[in-house]
Amino acid sequence: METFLKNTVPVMEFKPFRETIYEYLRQQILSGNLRAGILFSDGEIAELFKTSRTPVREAVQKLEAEGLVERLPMKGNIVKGLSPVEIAHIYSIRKALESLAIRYATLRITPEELDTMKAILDGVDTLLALEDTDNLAEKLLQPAGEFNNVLFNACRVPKLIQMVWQHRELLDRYRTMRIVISKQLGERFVTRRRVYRAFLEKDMEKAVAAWEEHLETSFRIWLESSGLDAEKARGEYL
Amino acid sequence: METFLKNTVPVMEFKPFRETIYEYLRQQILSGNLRAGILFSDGEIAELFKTSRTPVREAVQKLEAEGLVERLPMKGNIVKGLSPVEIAHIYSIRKALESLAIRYATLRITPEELDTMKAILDGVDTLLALEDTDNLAEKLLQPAGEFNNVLFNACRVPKLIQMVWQHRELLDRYRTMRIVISKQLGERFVTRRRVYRAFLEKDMEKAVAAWEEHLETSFRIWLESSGLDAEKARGEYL
DNA sequence: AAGTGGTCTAGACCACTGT
DNA sequence: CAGTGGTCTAGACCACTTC
Repeated sequence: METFLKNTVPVMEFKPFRETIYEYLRQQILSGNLRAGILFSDGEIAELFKTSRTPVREAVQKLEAEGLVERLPMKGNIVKGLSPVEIAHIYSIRKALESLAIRYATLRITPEELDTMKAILDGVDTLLALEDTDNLAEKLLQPAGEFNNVLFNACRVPKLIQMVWQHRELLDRYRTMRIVISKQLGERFVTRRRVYRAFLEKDMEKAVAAWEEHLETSFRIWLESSGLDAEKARGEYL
Repeated sequence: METFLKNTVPVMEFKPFRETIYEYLRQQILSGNLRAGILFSDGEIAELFKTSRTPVREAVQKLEAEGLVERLPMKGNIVKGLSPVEIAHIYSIRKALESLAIRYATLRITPEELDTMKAILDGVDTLLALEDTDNLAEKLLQPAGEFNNVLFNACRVPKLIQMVWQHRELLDRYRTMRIVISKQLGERFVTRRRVYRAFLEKDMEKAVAAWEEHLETSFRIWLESSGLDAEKARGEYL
């Protein structure tokens, strides 16, 4: 019967244009390719994709809802920038959300997930032992991301996972953040090891404490890397 | 000069149809008029407003982003319901966000705002003294809302304020929540008085503690009002 | 006055549903 | 296989900006 093919071949999903456009713009912004302050119009993007403006509008509205783009009346769309004060606020919100995620994760993480974490941490150790300092930062970025993935997924609260990543993305796209990350290089995996150990011991408060210190350090380094302009944001982090 | 009128009369803002439609649907959902599980199609709403489907689509997409509506492929739009487990999760997220807001507010609330709070609390006291128990719940709803408004605004973190209200709305639309509120009648203003006093003393931890207890009580009452079906959500609240 | 942005309309087209 | 939902197109229209 000819239904065989139809049923076994993976469904060729039709991806709406707005999705493609959304992902493209989002990727451009998060990669830092489209920097904060850059203006673009719906028509411009529509032309780029050889489509009409409706799907572009919808993609941009979604980005607006996520806080990555601002729609200025009669000006166009602008890649949204964050003031130092807003960055401090986002750090605080991240602390609140990620602490909660870690509390859940302490209770719910599986032995398999703990093994994965250990594997990632050991991998990093051998990498560090090589003393091959050529773009070390780049090389550590991937295991750090994988670790975080396991970590936050372990909380088993879909809504919370989504909120956590959304707020991390708001900050990660900044050039300054890459400086912060490279300055925190070693420390980042010390923290992750502490979290891992706390998970082993099922010690919620220890895990949270490690993570909060990590965020605190990250904020402090960002503050120091950002010069006097950012000083007024110091008191905005709680 | 004829620019006088043009410059002094408030600008007659053109409100996009999608805004009107969005606000209408949102209000219908939050008021409980459109209950969870109800299906509706874009075309249906377009007809209701005598417009085309495009603005309706955009309004519905916004509601989807906020989690009030789900778009089921080839079925239509459905008013999204929350499982007991999801409700527990939202309570936890609320605790994280609202605690942070209260921490900020403790530091930043102005004497004027404290006066407003006191006025609201005193108003409630005289209301309670009357012992006029006719739909007392209804009458206390408004001052409670006003108090919360002052409270959360005092944190001065726009993003946080928006997140707090968004998550409160996710729960408030449920019928069960009204039962919870009426069962908590007296206790609600006891809590608010505690928060107010903590603000006077600039005691952050006391304010947070009061609020967290309040949320905890609210969750417990909801659990008890919701029968056996909700029991599995007990361990989901952190 | 010309140009651009923002919104909406009307309708085409295809995929999927259900009888 | 008719019906409905989901998406996109092409273009109209008006408000605002800019020259």
